Amino acid sequence: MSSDSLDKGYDPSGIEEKWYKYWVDNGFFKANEESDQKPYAIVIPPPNITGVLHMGHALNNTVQDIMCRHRRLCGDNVLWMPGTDHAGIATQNIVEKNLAKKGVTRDQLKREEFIDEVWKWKEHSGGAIINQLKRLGASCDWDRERFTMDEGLSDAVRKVFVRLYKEELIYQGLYIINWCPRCKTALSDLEVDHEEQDSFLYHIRYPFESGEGGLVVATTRPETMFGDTAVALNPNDQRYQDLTETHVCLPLTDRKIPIIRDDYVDTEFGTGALKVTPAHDPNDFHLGNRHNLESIKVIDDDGIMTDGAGRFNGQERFECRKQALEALEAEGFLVKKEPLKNSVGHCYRCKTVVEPSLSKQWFVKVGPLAKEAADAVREGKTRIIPENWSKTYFEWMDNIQDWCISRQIWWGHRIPVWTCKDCGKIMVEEVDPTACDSCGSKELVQETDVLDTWFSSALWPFSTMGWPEQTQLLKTFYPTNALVTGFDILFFWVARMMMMGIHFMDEVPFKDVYIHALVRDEHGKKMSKSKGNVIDPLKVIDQYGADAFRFTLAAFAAQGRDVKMSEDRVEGYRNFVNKLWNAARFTLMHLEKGPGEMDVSLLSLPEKWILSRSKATADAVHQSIETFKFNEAASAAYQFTWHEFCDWYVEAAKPALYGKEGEKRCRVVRAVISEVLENTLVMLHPFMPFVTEEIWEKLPTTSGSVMSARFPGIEDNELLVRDEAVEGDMEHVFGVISGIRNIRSTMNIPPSMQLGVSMQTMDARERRIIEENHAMIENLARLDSLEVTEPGEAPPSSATAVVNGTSIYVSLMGVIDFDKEAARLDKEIAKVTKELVAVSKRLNNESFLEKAPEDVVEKVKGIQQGLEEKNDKLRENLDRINKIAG
RNA sequence: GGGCGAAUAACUCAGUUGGUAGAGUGCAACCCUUACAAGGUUGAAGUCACAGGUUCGAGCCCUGUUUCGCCCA
Repeated sequence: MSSDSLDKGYDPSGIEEKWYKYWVDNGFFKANEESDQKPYAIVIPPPNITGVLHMGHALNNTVQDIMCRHRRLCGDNVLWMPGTDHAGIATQNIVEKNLAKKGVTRDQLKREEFIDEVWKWKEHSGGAIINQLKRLGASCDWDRERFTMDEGLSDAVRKVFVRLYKEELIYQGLYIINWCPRCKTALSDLEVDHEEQDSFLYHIRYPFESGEGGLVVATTRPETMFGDTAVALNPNDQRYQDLTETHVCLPLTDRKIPIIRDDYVDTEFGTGALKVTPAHDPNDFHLGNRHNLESIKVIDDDGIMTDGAGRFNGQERFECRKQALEALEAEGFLVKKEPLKNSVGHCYRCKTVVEPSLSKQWFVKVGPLAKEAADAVREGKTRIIPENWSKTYFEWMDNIQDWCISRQIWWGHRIPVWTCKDCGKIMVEEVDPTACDSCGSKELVQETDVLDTWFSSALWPFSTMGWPEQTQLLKTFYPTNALVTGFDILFFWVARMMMMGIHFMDEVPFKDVYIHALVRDEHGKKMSKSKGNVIDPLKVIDQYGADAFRFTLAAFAAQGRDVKMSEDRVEGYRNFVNKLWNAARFTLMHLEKGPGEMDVSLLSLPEKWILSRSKATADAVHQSIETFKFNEAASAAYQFTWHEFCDWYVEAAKPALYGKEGEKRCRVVRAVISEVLENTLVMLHPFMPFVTEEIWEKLPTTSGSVMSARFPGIEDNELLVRDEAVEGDMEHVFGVISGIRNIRSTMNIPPSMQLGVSMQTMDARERRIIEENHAMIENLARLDSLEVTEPGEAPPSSATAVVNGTSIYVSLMGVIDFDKEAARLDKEIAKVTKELVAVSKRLNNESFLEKAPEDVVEKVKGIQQGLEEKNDKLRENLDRINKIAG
């Protein structure tokens, strides 16, 4: 496709796939562990193999891709390690559901057969998200893609388990844990979502042994009463000070339970009498331990009442609640029922109400690990960005509970613990043992539980790089440079990676943790299927292109603030992509006349200016990406591209490009415009990889991929130098042109009408600038004549603007509307007067003159002088107009 | 109950050691000027949530209040 047939509008379809394939095929995403180049590594937060790309993933991976692509452009050896996690419970749920459609339960299959089914599912439909990440443009090193159930990662899991066990940091114990009766597994505390919900607080009378009176307990969960083994009172509670009874009868049963006293009881809540159910409530469990109470499990693993519930045996737990309440009411034990909002735990995978339950499980003793992990952040070995999150991190680390790691499911890393059937010896081994190392028996039984998925993801930064082998990859890339994630998995994942990384690698897993916000809908509401406000990233990409979508995410990703996404916003940035495309189209059109030729002596102000701005912008973009300020980087690039390069420079360059300034100037300007366009493409590439590559290829001045280019400004380039004097001069030219345009617009002068303008200034610099750039001013303000003089008589029948020290007179012989011009000047004067009042107020304040720093005072004085001059000139002109009109 | 964050133009948001408020979208007017109407030019629009305080000076720092959101218990 030749450049003159470049389409008028940018259409991303087809182009994105083409370049993605090109990059992959040519190894542009590959890291090199043997290289001496500066390494830069990021490990991806592994999405679930069950997952599909949502807005959160899109933001997360766009940010990582921006960082990685930027670093490659800086010449670093970048490793972006991709992969997925096996998502034990979620995956098992899906496969079970699929089996259920065929009328098969997992228990009808053998464990091995079931796991085969899961692998089959994984091969067939798992990991769809990986291809979706590719649509987004993610430049991961796909050849290194890992999965938490891979052989290598499984070895790492085993080694870690065995070592922690031998260090007594893993133990098995009978504790109260969170049980999901639907998934039929234990959950860690973190895997329980607490939701506020409307419930009732039931007041139930437990009669005294003697038969007279009784204690009224208050509970939201009457069905657990069958597991009560005491009623607790606060020893300081005046209401029960004189109570001599020692036992109460448990209604609906024939059991008697003791009355105990413990400070834990909250005298404010309910009646101050607390029913104690050690087997079904975490607080009661600890209370029970202190008082040596019996624990009676009355709800089984399916959420069904056990025979401990007497006649309610076999009922589902919530049905039992209903039935028990009816019975209590019928028998006169239910004293009252009041509405109450309370927080109820739900399984984070299936939303079933979690049952706290006494159970034998495996735990990690996290205290010592957490301390090191917290210290690493305190000592600055790892930075959390934005810094505020470190407080949340410390809060959790300092109050951490042991981590329940065993799950009663089949899909996952099976716990490497064997018990000898003959002698009861327990073996914890990296390699499956064949015989008991104590009695030699071959009758060994392996623990049936698997490990929490997060146990394996905790090892991700080093297990993916080949640990426990001492690989070259680890040597080159560990610790990684940055981890990019949402705050929702700060505890689940980041904290645990910190613990494991420090413990097993003796080094933090990453130097920076960048926490980004959530993506919400345009009104700031969390996206959810039930609300119907979910925007599918893939549909957005289909409609607007990945580049526009990525740029939108980046532009709104301000630190510490949620990203509010709406298609309108993406459309706005789609227009930006198109703008860039057309700037390139324009440039290409001119490059067809032949390549540019640089000659520094022939550069005029706009060329020097755009080169200076190009350098300033590149620096700003670079700096902002390095400091995780993606919105600032995006807006600096946007502002420059659209409003400096396209709006001003391209327009200013047209006469030269169309040959009106001679062949030499034409060549020089071609050289400048292609240089600036190239720089712009490179600095935009991290945000918009596809369109920048497409344009890069079309440019006759470039070769290879934009991915092999160097970020502008990081290598010496005599053309790319910031020159603030040049920028100041150009500002004056802009002011003059805008002043004339304003007059044209407010006086309703058609654009086709050429104007005559004279300018007067005493300022030699301003005069020089105008004279040197008169052609540009004439062109951009559409003038047929422009003269610059010393201040003198104002031309008659003209409208006036004042810019810095320059008075501009737009000659409007015969067309001037004096009323309109007077109104226009009035407005200008009002504006200036308002500013002048504010400035003068400050300068008339003696304390200000005395106490403010000198440079500030000088600056304000300068402003005042400028405003006064402007004011005077405007008034003079207003008088003149009034005189002529009057 | 503990913690974190937000409140700035009609909307969505920026705002770097305090020096007197900006952008995008939207809105209004004009314009098919040979890169782009997915465009150009010009313009209107703000008691920076409220109340105190520190300071010559506060959107920014301090204290309190209100409203909203999130996390933990």
